[in-house]
Amino acid sequence: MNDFRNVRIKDVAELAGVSVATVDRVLHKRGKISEKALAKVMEALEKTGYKPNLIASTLGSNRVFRIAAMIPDPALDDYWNQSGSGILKATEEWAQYNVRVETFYFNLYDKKSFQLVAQKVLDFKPDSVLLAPIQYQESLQFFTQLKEQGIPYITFNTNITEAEPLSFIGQDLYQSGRVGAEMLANKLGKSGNLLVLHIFEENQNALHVKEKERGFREYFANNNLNDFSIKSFEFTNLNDAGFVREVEVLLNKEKVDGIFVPTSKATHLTASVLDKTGRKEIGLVGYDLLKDNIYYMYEGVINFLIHQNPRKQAFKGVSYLVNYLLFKKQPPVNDLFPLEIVTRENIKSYLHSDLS
Amino acid sequence: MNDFRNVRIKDVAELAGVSVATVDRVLHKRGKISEKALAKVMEALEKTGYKPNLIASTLGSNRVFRIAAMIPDPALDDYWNQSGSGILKATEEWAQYNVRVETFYFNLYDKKSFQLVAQKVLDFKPDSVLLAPIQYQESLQFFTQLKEQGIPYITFNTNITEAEPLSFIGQDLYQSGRVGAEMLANKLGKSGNLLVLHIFEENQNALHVKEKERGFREYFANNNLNDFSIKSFEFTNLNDAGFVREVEVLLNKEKVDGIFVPTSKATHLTASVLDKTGRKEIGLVGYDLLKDNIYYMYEGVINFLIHQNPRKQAFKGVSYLVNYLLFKKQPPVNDLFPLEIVTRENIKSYLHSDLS
DNA sequence: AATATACTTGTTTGCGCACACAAAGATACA
DNA sequence: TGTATCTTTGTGTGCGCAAACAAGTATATT
Repeated sequence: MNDFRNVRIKDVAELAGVSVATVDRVLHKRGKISEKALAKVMEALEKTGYKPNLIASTLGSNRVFRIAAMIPDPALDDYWNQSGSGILKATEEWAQYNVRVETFYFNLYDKKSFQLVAQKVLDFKPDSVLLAPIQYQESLQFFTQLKEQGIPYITFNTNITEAEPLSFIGQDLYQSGRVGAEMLANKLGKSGNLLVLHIFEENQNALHVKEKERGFREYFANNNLNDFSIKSFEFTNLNDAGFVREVEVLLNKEKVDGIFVPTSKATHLTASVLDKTGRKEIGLVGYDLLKDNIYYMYEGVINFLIHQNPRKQAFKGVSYLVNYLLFKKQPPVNDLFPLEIVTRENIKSYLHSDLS
Repeated sequence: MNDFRNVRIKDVAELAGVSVATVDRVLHKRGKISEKALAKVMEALEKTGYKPNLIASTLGSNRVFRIAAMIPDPALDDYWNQSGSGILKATEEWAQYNVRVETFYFNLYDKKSFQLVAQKVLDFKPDSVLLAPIQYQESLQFFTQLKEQGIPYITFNTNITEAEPLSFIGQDLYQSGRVGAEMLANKLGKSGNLLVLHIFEENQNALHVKEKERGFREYFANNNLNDFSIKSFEFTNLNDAGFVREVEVLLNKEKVDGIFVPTSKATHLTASVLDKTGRKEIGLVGYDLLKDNIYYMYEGVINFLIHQNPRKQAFKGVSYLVNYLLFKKQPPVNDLFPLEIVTRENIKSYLHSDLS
C-alpha cells in the first residue's frame, strides 16, 4: 500500500464516492446508512487498510473520559497499596489524553463498605470502571447495575467468570500453586514434610487461595513425588498477631521442611515466626514483593516469592480502559501475567524495573 | 481537581497582550523577540502554568519521524529473530503516529558488514537510531558519527558505557550469572561438578558472556559453597555441529552434575547432547525462550532458562525513541529488565503473555 | 525626505478527526 | 401535484498547535 502517507477518512470517502460523514458513520456505527453506501465504504476501508489517526481522533473529540477504580483500602494491606500506586501511575500517564481517574477504596473485610462505595462509584457516573471484585455476591450485583447503565468494566486480581468483564487481568492461580510446589520440590529433593498456611477470609479470596493450593498439591501428585507429605492449616477469624501465635504453636508440634503460603500477608507473618525462632532451614515459598517480604527474603528466611505484580495489574487495567474508551481497542478477555519467580539473586532486578 | 479547561497558547497570548506566534516563538526559541515581549510572555506562561498539549502538537507539526533499527541478521540466530519481531510490533504500534521504522541487518560475525550497514543507516538520514552494538570498535565509530550529526540513539542487549546513548536497555549480566548459579546450587545442594560452556566470538558478545560467568563464579565464592568445582570451556571458531561434538567428547571425559550455558544458542546445542545421550540428571541452566530451548525444557533436559526478553528489549527501544521524538519524553538512562527465571511450570505463562 | 534593511509582530492555514448542522432524496398521504 | 415526514447524505466548524506567510515598525542609508 501507500507507504508515504497514511490513509485518511477523506481518502476512504473519495475512493468510496461518498462524503467523509458517511465514512464516519460507518466507522462509529452511528446514524443510518443505506446498504449500498455501507458496502462501498466497507470495500474502500478494506482496500485502503484505513487506520484511524488516534492523535487527531482524541483531539477532535474534545471529550473528557472518567474512569472509576475501586480497590480495597491500601491502608489495610500493603498489597493493595501497590495496586493503588499502579493506578496512580496510569493516571499520570494518561492525563494528557483528557482522562480522569478517580479511585474509590472499600474495606476488604466489610461487605457493607463495598456496597456503599459501589453506590458512590455509580453516583460518580464514570465512563468505565476498574474493579478488584473481592466480594463475590456484592460484586455481581454491582456488575448487573453497570451492565444496565452500559458502563464497561474490567476486573483484576480476582477472577469472577460470571462477571463477564471486558477483560480480566491476573494470574493463573492453579498454575502459580504448581510453580510454588516446583520450587519447594527443587529445593528439598525427593521427600519432605510440607505445610500450606493461610487465614480464612469470608470473601472471594477464599477461592483464590484454594486454587493455589490445588495446584500445589497436584504438582506433587502428577510427578509421583509420593514421599512428600502435605498438610493444610486454615486459620479462621484471626488477626495478624493471632495468626503468628498459631503458626508458632504449629511449628513446635510438627516436623516441617517446607511451607507454602498462598497469600502475601501471611507470607511475611509466617516468615517473622521462622526468623524469630531461627528456623531458616525451612523452605518458605510465598507471594509478592511487599516491603516485609522483601526484608525476609534478604534475610534468607523466604526462599521464593511468586510475584503477582499488583502494581502492573492495576496499571494495565486503567490502560486497557483508556485504550478502549479512546481508541476502541478491545483488550484481551484474559490477560494472565507470567508467573514470576523471585529469589534473593534476582529480587533487586524486579525492584528496579518499573512497570511495563 | 482542575475542572477548568486547560490553558492554551491562545490564553497565554491574550494574557500577555501579544499574538500566538510570539508565544510560539518564546516556547520554541525560534525567531527574534523583543526583551519586552519576552518578559510579558514569560510572565504569562508562569502565571497560567501553561503545559503544551502534546496531542495537538504532534498533530499540528505533521512531521514524519524516521527511526533506523540496526540488529544482527535474524536468519543467523533465532535470538535476533525475536528482537526483530519486537521491532516489528513497535513499528505497527506507532505507525499511526507518523513514525517510520526501517530495520537494517548486519552479519553478527562480520565487522565489514557492520560498517557497511552503518553507512546505509547514515544515508537513510534517520531522526534517531536503535542499535545492538555487537561490534565494539565499529560501534564507537558509528556513535561518533551519529553524535556529530546530532542523531540521538538508544542501545540494547549489549552495553557499551562509552557509547553514552540516550538509554540502554538490557540486563545486568553479572547478576544474571548469579541467578544461574543460584538455580543450580538450589538444585544440587551442597556440592557438585559444574561446567560453563560457550563458543568464543570475536565481538562484544565475548565480554557479554564473561560478565555472566563472573557472576556465576562469584555466587559460589560469596556463599562459601566451596564444594562446587567449576570448569569453563570456551570453544573457538566452531560451527554448531562442531560445538555439539566437542560437548559430547567433554561429557564423556568429565564427571558433571550441572552446566551453565551463558548464551541462548549454545543452550539448545548443549541440551541436544544431553538429550541424545540420555543425561537428563545433569542440571542445565541456559538462556532465552528460543523454540529449541522451549522444546528441551518441556523434555526436562533444560531445568532453568533465564529470560532476556529480546523481543521486549527491542520493542521498548523503539517505543522510547518514539516518545522522545514525539513527546520529548526522556527515557531512563538504564532500563535493566528483571532477571526472569523460567521453569517447566511457568514457561507457558511466559509464552502466552505478550509484550506489555 | 525617500528608500532600503533589519528587526519584530501578527494572520492564516492545515494537520485528521468528531460532531453539529444543513440539505437532499425517498416515501406517504391528502 | 403538493406537502409533510422520514431517511440518508453532505458541509462546515473547532480541537490546540506548527509553521508558512504577511505586515508592521524601527533604524540606517542615500
